[in-house]
Amino acid sequence: MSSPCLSSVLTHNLYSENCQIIPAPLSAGQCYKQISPHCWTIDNVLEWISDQVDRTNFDASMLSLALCTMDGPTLCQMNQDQMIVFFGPQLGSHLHQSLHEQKTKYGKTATITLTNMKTEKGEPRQKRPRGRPPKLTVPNYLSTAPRGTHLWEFIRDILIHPEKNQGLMKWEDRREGIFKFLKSEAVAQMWGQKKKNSSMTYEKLSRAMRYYYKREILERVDGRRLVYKFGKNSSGWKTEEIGIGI
DNA sequence: GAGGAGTTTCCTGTTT
DNA sequence: CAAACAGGAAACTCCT
Repeated sequence: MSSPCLSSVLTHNLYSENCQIIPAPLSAGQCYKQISPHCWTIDNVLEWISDQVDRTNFDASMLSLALCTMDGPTLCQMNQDQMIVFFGPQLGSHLHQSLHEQKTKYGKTATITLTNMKTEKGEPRQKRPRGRPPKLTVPNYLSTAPRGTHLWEFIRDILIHPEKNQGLMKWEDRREGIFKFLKSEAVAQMWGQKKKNSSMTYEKLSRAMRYYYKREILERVDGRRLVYKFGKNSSGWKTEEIGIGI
């Protein structure tokens, strides 16, 4: 089976707040290859994932941009298990191996883009190339989305990718958008990892969830613990929207 | 720098 | 009794 490029797949799966399809990021080449993974930007990470998807003929139709949007340092912190949770068993394992190779490459050899200069924290610092840097084409979804994915989108993306779900959450009523946390603390930890906040707990996450009631992103489900329902101001979870026939 | 959005943190009380 | 729910209040980060 041929594998569509990540950009087109992500475009297929992602919707903006008003349900319009988000344009695919423009390719900026394979800049990531000349940079240590620890120094990758979000765009570099997306380039790398896209490249690996193409290379392995992986069917990326279940990937979502929300789970791919992270910078190099965040990516480098993930272990194999976490990669599998994020990207599924097949791609997750491959990405973990590929990242390891890329890290090793920069661990052993000097590169044309890195110097031995260190920051105050002792991390390698990228040398700025001479001349005016090329204008970066920042995709709309990156420049307009405040601080990356919102919590409800993060939750939605776990739910619509069962292969990455690993029993963290489940649909109670797929058509109605009713879902349940199975491993509430584990989801909170993942959310905290995304926000670089190791002290995130379900108690704090649930407070943020309750704020969504007023904005009608979520609706109350009374009398059922750990159960929530998507509201009229949420999007991207309905079967019609994501092209799943049930 | 001001102000707003979206959380995050803490807390007290209530319900399951 | 523990865990989850509710929601006020203030702090915080990022963005315009």
